Amino acid sequence: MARIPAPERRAALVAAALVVVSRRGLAHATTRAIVAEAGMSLASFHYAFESRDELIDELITTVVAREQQAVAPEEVEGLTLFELVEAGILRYFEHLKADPEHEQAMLELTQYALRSPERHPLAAAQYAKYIALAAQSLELGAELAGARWTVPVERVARVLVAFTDGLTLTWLVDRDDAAARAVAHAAADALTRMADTR
Amino acid sequence: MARIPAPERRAALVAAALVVVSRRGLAHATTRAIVAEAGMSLASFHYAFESRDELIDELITTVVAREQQAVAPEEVEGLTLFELVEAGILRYFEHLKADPEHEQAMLELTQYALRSPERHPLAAAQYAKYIALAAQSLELGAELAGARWTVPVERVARVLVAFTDGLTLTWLVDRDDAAARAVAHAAADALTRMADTR
DNA sequence: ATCCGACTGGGACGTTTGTCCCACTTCGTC
DNA sequence: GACGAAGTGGGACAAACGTCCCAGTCGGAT
Repeated sequence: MARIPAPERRAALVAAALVVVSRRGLAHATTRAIVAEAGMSLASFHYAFESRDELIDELITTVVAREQQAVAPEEVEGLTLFELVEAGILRYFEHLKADPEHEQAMLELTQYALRSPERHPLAAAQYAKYIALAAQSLELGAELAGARWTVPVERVARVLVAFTDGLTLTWLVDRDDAAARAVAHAAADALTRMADTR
Repeated sequence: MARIPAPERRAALVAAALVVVSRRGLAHATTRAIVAEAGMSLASFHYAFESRDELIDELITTVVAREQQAVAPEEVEGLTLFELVEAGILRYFEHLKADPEHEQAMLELTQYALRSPERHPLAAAQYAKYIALAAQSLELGAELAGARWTVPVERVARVLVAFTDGLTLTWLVDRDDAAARAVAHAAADALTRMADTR
């Protein structure tokens, strides 16, 4: 087997773990399953990581750090704030449809983190990141539309995150695209009313 | 040990399983943990149930069947539709705050059901129930406020379920009551706009 | 060329898991 | 009171789990 320095191996294992968690769920993400996905031996696992828990913790932080601007509005002028916000949410929805298992994995990781006090901060950080990204998009949107949020943006962002979470969860269950679009529409509607549309 | 007929034992085991899942999570709900909670021996478990999976499946269906009208509006006249809807969501929120672990358990059970094709219908049924309950409340609310939904109620109900789901998830992570109330407010706002307020 | 630390493979360990077995006890029926 | 079905207890099983050990190998500095 090729010799790979420990730090790279950590990254490879984290990547493999994400694949396994996405495909089969956190419960099936055993050390052996992860190692098989990464194509290495068990010894390499425990050479790179103290324990499985350490790997999962790093998986969470890594994946959160890598989180993209999925809801960002397009940089197009001439649209209303409502149109921009709705388009942003719908873009997130397309992202969800493209890789549902990834979002499901995120959900499972959050739940996992919520289950032990020492890991709760990981979940909190995950959501803080979501909120920060949402706030960024919302500010950009307001700027593009020439509007102004009448409520602190962070507050608006929290609501947006809650709405997209709800959209994710319900769509994962019923896979009803039309219903999801209705949620997106209603959410954009509610959010826009927190702004002063000039 | 007292002799209990198998059907009663099934019920007792389901109840014990719910306690264990709520308190420690689905992953820790082993046959032994459940049996200890119920105060019986392992043999009794497999006398009442074929397998652990059968128990979990029954737990899901039982708990869904038992699901209460948590979002129902109070039967008070003279309130606007918005006030009724917001009050209903806030009442759900109080319910969530009173027993967060129960809602967390529900979430975990949904995720579990989503992970295997043959169990997916259980999750779908769970959400169908949520939607039916929500629709009922929304119709009652419209009646009390003398309003009329301009969109099919079931569609409105789906949006409501998505919003409460999002509220649940985000509150479980950050325990931010003010943010949750803001979500409730925005959600009620969005929903009310799907009605004709007379 | 040697050597030392970094890395690897395979096998093993002790636990915990779900499930099962079997001898036993209780209860309702005759 | 005998009897069979229903229910119980404790111990056992194999499989899967996380973790560890150790003999070995590679590669870069000396």
